[in-house]
Amino acid sequence: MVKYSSRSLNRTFAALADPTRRHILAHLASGDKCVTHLARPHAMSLPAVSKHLRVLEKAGLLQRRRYGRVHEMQLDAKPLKQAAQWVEEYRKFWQGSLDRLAEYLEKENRPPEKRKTR
Amino acid sequence: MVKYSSRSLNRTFAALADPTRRHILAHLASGDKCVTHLARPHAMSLPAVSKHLRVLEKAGLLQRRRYGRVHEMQLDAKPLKQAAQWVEEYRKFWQGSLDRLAEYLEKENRPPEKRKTR
DNA sequence: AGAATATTTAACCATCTGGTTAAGTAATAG
DNA sequence: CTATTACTTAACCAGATGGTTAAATATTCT
Repeated sequence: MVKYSSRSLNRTFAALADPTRRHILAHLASGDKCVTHLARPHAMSLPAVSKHLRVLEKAGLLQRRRYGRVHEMQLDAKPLKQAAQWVEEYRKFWQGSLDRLAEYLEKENRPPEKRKTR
Repeated sequence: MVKYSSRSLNRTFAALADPTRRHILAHLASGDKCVTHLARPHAMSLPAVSKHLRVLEKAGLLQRRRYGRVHEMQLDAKPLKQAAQWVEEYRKFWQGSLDRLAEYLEKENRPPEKRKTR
């Protein structure tokens, strides 16, 4: 069993619970972006986006670097890894049927011969 | 790219953002439980737990069956699977960029062994 | 210096959240 | 029938959340 920081999981999951923030993260996955750029596709004011960014930042999901007046945001998925581990750890139990558990385990311990790209 | 139901992800992540609810889910992983049983380890009133259960139920993370006056809760991991996929999809971007970074660093000053776990 | 740009902070508002206590409903036990 | 048990609903409260507009700050452009 892995040990998780409750505080960190709270913040991470809460950050992911908002569609605007998930969209921002998705956007950031294709490269670093500044605030104005991130705000453009969203039908809301800049301060609203600014707040979302602060939430993501506090959750550790992105890092901010200032170049003059421009704030450049960079994705940091470390907290995501923690969250993914938490979900997977319990999902294995919950997946219900033994068949699906077996399928999961098979994916995990696949012999090295036919390596999938990814 | 996988398509996700935004509504469902909102509810799932929001449900997971509370430590009491995560604890309840973890508890339920070891078998179905009734409300009173689930409430016992938590320092809060029964109605409070009842509310948490409703949140989990609305998120589809558990199903309720009534046997007389007892409500028995059972885990349902379907929404978790969706959530896990979402997280993994984006986490891989990060992992990818980390690997690219590692590759770059390797050219610079070749580290002897595996990457540090951070 | 003055204007424009990038972004944050402040103040405000409505709604949601997580808890409480008190009362209500339904099933079981005596 | 009455009491107890299991659980929910209702009413309430404090604090968080997600949005707004207006003002402030800092940087760059002319």
